[in-house]
Amino acid sequence: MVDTRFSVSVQIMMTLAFHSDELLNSDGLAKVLKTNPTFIRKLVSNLVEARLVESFRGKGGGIKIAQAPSDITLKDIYIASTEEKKLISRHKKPVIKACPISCCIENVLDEILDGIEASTKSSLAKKSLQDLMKKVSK
Amino acid sequence: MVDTRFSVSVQIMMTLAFHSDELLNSDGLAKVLKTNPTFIRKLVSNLVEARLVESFRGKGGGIKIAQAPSDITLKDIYIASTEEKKLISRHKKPVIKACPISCCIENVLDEILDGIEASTKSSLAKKSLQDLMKKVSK
DNA sequence: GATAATGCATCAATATCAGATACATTAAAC
DNA sequence: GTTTAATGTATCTGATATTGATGCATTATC
Repeated sequence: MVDTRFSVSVQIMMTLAFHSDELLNSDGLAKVLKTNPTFIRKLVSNLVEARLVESFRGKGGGIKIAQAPSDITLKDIYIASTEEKKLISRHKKPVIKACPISCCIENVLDEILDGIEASTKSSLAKKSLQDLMKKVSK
Repeated sequence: MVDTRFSVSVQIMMTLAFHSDELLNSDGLAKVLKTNPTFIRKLVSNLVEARLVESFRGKGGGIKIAQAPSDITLKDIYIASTEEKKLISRHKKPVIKACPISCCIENVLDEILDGIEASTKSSLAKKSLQDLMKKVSK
């Protein structure tokens, strides 16, 4: 299967940006996102930790965006939603000492995959949540 | 689980580059890569299709690299090994017509994810297989 | 014709992800 | 203070993806 947390988190952030003047709850978000409240709360708690959204417990509580959409980049959402998980995985196998490639592949791959992460983040940093909101028809 | 085809393919390519003067077979590759011959053959057939390696059937057959390592970029390997599968997945859910975000999220995400693919590929295009081989100790 | 290789289809084992359930914690409303 | 309604979190389950395993067709060399 495939990890959809970033994509879902983007939709959560856009929905919160659209309703920035009210508190939404995880049930309501789950309905418009066609998913379940637990999954929403898990993702939201990551976004809270990153200070992109605020959540309030108790009766009358809910979730709202914590910064101006122009101040939130897709990089922020990406970092918050993936929890350091890499885009591409390394295969972790025992080293065959007789094989020079087997001996160095771990370092080689780490460098490649770190490079991919870096270029992805710098690309995502160029787009703000506000840029996305321009595409929402009113 | 997570897709390791790119990482494994990189190791295959490096191993073939290291032994560029001989034919290796899928059993041998499976041994040094600590995986199984079927998986190797599946990945190799993708690399053959991309003309990065050549394979020869029949007795005495095997696999060898088809281009100079300096002419092969990581982008080539990436494209060959992932078969158009995206790094990040979209969640595909029914559209809620009453929600403006739900209505546009598909287009918004496609654009974001395409951007990530593009920046990843352009970053990978800058490194050649030869660059990787410099890190192999002799 | 025997042998040894890739190519490919299919099935099994395993890992991951999202959905479901339950419950603790918290805070507002009454 | 009790009730109510929200998040936070742990755990289990089901669905799905990925890799490993097996078998066999195809192919080419000896």
